[in-house]
Amino acid sequence: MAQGQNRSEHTHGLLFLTDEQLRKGIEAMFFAYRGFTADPDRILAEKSYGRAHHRALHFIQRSPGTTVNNLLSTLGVTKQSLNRVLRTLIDDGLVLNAVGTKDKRERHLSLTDAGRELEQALSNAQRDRMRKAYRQAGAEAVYGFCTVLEAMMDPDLKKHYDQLTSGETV
Amino acid sequence: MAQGQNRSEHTHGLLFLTDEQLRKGIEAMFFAYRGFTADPDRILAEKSYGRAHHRALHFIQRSPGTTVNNLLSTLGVTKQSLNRVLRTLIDDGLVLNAVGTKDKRERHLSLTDAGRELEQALSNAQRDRMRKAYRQAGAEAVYGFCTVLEAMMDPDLKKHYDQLTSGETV
DNA sequence: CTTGGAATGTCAACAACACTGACATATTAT
DNA sequence: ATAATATGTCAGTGTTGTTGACATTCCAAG
Repeated sequence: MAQGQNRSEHTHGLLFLTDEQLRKGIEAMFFAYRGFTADPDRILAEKSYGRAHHRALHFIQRSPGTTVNNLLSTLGVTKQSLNRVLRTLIDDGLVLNAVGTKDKRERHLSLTDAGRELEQALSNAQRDRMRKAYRQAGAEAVYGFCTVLEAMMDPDLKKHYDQLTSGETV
Repeated sequence: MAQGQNRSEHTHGLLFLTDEQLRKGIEAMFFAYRGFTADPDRILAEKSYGRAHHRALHFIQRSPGTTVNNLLSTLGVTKQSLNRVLRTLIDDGLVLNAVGTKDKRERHLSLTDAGRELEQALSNAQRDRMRKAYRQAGAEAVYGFCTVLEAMMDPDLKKHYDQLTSGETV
């Protein structure tokens, strides 16, 4: 059903793309992103946290011991914006803020048990939807999904993505 | 490169999905969405508009003559939130607000020439990136991309998406 | 014809989350 | 000593979302 006529349309190795097909992808991104965030958002609302808290928890869990500066460039926000979020997470005992041993200017961020618990709850909700979508779409579709998304990223952001998916500890 | 080991992994017809693969998709969505909105955002910032204005312009262009209520449920925001955005667009002469001929309670929304012009500029910027990503990823990847995104949508939102992609005039 | 409900618009208050600019404080590097 | 780095914080602002309340207009059912 989903633009099946497009599966093998090549013009001398170049894809033939109508504005209609591109617009469809744009709208798909819009509607899908809403679904993508819907489940975690419900959990966050209960605890009166927001999406920014989820993002911080996610990337701290992903790179335990990361510095504020590194998290900053991954999230792509200002330090003032991140600090507001981090402050509440630290005060609420979800995130640890440890002075660096080598460079004492740096602060190394990590999750507490409570932080891991919330991060897991949020991740599980998001993964459940992702798993269903993946299963429904099939293996080849999943491969294509990731490929297009990666091609859509800004080069600078893609570096962070690649860093996360390959080497675990930064 | 992109999780190539996953291309033909089936377990009695069911995809074998590790948490790692799911998390990769989640991060891909996060980073890709940033790229997805980056180009229009730059244009919007010049005119001191926001993403909400872009969304309104897009869906009005997509369904000319649509009512406020219909736009409301497509965008999934409150009428107060939409009204703030619509007001500026109408006042700035980008959107027309016509009282319904059949039912005079309804307002039918459409773009003026200036509105179409801005919408085109925003769309072109977004389509350029999408086109590059599509070409880079290839036809099969594009097919999979849309399939997974569609499977990720909330059923209610998917209705709006399907309505837009099939029947043009609502 | 009156009444209820639907569609719309608007006012006010508020919260989340982004921004800029400025300034303070350690700490490291030169 | 001085400059640069990493971090934190204060104050102000803007966009976009929310709730709640209220008015208007109009259609439809009794």
